[in-house]
Amino acid sequence: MSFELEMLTRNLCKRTTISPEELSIISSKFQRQEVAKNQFLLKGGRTCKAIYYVYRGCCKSYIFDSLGKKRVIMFAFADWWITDIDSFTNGHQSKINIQSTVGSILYKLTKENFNELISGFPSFETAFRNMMQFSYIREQRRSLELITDDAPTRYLNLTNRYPNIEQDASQKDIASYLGITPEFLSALKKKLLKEGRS
Amino acid sequence: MSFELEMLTRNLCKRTTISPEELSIISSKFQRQEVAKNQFLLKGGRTCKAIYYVYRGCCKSYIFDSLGKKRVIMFAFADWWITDIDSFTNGHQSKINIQSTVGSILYKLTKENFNELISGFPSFETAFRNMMQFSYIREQRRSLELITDDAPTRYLNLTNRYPNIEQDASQKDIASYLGITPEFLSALKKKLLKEGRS
DNA sequence: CGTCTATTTGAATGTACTCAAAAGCGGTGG
DNA sequence: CCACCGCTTTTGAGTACATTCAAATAGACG
Repeated sequence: MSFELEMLTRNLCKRTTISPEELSIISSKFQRQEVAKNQFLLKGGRTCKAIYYVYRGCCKSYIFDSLGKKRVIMFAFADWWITDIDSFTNGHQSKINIQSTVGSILYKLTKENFNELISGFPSFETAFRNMMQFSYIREQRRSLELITDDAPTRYLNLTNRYPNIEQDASQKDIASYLGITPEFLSALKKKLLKEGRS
Repeated sequence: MSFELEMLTRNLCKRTTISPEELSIISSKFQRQEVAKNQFLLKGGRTCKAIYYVYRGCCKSYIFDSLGKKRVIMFAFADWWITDIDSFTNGHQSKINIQSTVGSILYKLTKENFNELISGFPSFETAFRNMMQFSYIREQRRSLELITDDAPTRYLNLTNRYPNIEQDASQKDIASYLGITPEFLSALKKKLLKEGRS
């Protein structure tokens, strides 16, 4: 098994145990994909038909609000997963766009293959449930920060948690994710620098 | 099976199929519990040892921020589930408090019983995974609203989505959940009333 | 090199917060 | 049954954080 697939399977095994035999079948269902910066994995209006594992690089998902402004829902860094879970699960047409923010190496699991794995391997369901749980916990923390912390604090939390984010994502997208304007993030960074808290 | 338990099992079956035999074993693992207003289901500092199904009433989970202010993480209305999923899953001590906001009827699933069900019934794992997925989607929507919408919009979204929330929760807690001060929510409601948009 | 987009800068504005105080409301004990 | 206590909600003035808009500068990409 390639080193890349080994990273993927190690990710699956993080919070559960899966036998080597199962892992080799499971990992055979993924398709490797190299994508250029800004390439779309999902466009709003379509139905989301795959889950992506980010081996290298970074992707973002976002939506356009009622005023047509881009709102970043999440970033997926290396060793993360990304999809529109709502559209993927329920077959709705998606409102979400997913796009690489830099050149990236992805592993794609189509809905058909996903369904096979879910019904064939209870251990895969467990792994997937754990992903959902962690995503939920992460998102809960994000909401909590949004209602609790001011913008500088949220920015510092984010950059501490994901030190490479400024390489992987534009300031505009980071501002969107933080829920502030790019202008204000710019001013805020300048102020933090002057105070030596960057 | 009691009518109350039937609501519970119907909830489990919402997004998957479970046989009647399995359902009767699964539901036998829950303990019925009547709780008074403001009773604690979990106190910060303890480890969360159960998941609760709210048959009737309402519960809230919250945390105290670095300034000692109460921050409401979620409400669980009738036919919802509530726990500290992080503490419950990983055995950490919890930072979260869970409390009924009104007199409520709950069904409690202890960690031991949960583990039995998860390992014994793949269909229960599927149901639980679906709960996690929906919680994740709900929380993602909350984050998105927090970065996209202003306070009046968030308030109207919330009250439209959960029309009974004002019976079940204090204005103070609703304000906390929305990420605004109670004073501002009060002013905001007055303004909406005058404009006839309540 | 030129074009397009991202980032920076600054002034004016608005949304939401803090603080303080008054009014309302529910529960409890005399 | 009512009076009191504690907590929630309301009100208002002053303030702070973050936005909008406009324009200049910098960077990326063909």
